[in-house]
Amino acid sequence: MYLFDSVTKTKRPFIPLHEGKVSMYVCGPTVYDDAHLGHARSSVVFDLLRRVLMGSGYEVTYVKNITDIDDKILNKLSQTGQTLLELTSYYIERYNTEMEALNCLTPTQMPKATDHIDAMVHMIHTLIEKGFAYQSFDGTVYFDTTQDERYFSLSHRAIDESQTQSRLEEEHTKRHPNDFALWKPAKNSHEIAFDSALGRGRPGWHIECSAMIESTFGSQGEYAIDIHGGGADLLFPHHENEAAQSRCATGVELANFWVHNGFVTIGGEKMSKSLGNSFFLKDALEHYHGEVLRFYLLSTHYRSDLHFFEEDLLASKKRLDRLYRLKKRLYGMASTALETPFQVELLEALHDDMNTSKVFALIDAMLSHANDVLDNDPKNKAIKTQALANLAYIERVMGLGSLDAYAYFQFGFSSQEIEAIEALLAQRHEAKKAKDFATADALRQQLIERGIAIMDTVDGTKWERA
RNA sequence: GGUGCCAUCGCCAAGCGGUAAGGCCGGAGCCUGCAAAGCUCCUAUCCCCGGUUCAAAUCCGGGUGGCACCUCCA
Repeated sequence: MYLFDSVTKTKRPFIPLHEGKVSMYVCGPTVYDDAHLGHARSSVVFDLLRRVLMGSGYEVTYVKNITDIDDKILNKLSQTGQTLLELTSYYIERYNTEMEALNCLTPTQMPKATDHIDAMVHMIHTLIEKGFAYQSFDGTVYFDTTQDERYFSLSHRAIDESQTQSRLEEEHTKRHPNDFALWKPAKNSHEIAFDSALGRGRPGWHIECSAMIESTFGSQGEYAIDIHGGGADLLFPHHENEAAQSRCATGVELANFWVHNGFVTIGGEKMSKSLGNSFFLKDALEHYHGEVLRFYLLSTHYRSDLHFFEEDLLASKKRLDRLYRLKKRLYGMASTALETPFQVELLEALHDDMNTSKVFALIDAMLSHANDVLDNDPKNKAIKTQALANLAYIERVMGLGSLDAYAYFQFGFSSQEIEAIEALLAQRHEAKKAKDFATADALRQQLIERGIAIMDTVDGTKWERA
């Protein structure tokens, strides 16, 4: 597989550190608010990478951290009056539920920052001992960026002296403007803080990843882990700082591959009304099935920015619908693990730095072909078996098409509504039998107005949510 | 201001030196009581100007226009 690495800024062949195994660490959410489409994209992108690696025969350990202590969380707490655990566990649960709706596999582990304070403190001590960190007069421990000769090797940033100079004056507790906090002293006794040999306080943001990666994966060999992922906004300073801390504390580079996904932006002037003028995942999920969102988030190459337009989301929905229609067409048949050229091509496209656009083109072609053959030869067993195996493969590797085909098309309807729909359908059936097409068409019109599309087939009338 | 990314059909989007994938929308047809679904067919020379090359959307230089990071951020 070829993967783009942010350090070398090239696509290069992915070779795992340990044969047959892949270690992945992805920066997860800070749990103080609902997840938005950006979080969703990151989750989906790295879930896909994980699935591709699994599909390539690797045993993947996929770790995603939870930042459950930081300024924003403390801020929120002061507003809500909740305890730290009440707040964070609420958002962690919501996050997990929403990611599940996007068909993201549950991470192998989801370590929380507050469970690893000791490991962080330990690493900070090591950094101080090795001369890579210092404690300022106010108790803050800073990482000394001037001591790390490879600082900026990830973000490829150049230091602008004139600009850094001005900032230095404001933050006079640190020696160099690029230095960042490893440990922040508690401001008062009410603030949530942890007692440690560094004083009462809490860790800086970046140290949690370095410490948790070390305690989860160890730090031997040339790199601690195979792949470190996250949004492109984390490249600097978060990942740069993580990389610096880890290499200085352990003597081992953090990751062989640094993978970053692009942003989700709201393009154009107006936001989508039906999504409630926001792009929170929970709102999107009310109107669209999670798989539709997953499809949409994957329709643009993961490193490009994705400008959110509901119109485009709709196009993704239509494309996914087509996949489910074939699945519905094959309903009731048992799937077999048949290998097909289609699957090989699909994996090949994914091996090219996850060329999902190409994947979708391949899927469309596969669907057309299967439908075409079935149109002319409805009993063609070979094509059915093949198509079914292909759909199963898409489900496994892409995380798409996992639902019951009928359930997918009834998304968003309550059982009462479904009953009502079927009653109307029965009436229409009677009208049609009596050749009363005017009544039949009027009933159909009623259904269309309720957002339902119907289709008459040899197996009776089918309906779908439009 | 510094650094970096991008610019392909009405819209979304592949392409990574060899003569423009795919989807949405639109049009024509088959099927249908009519539809829907499905299938078939049709629609671009790649922001502009130079250059390199037998050959460029693809490489180089210069414009123009977007965007991102430099502060919390997926």
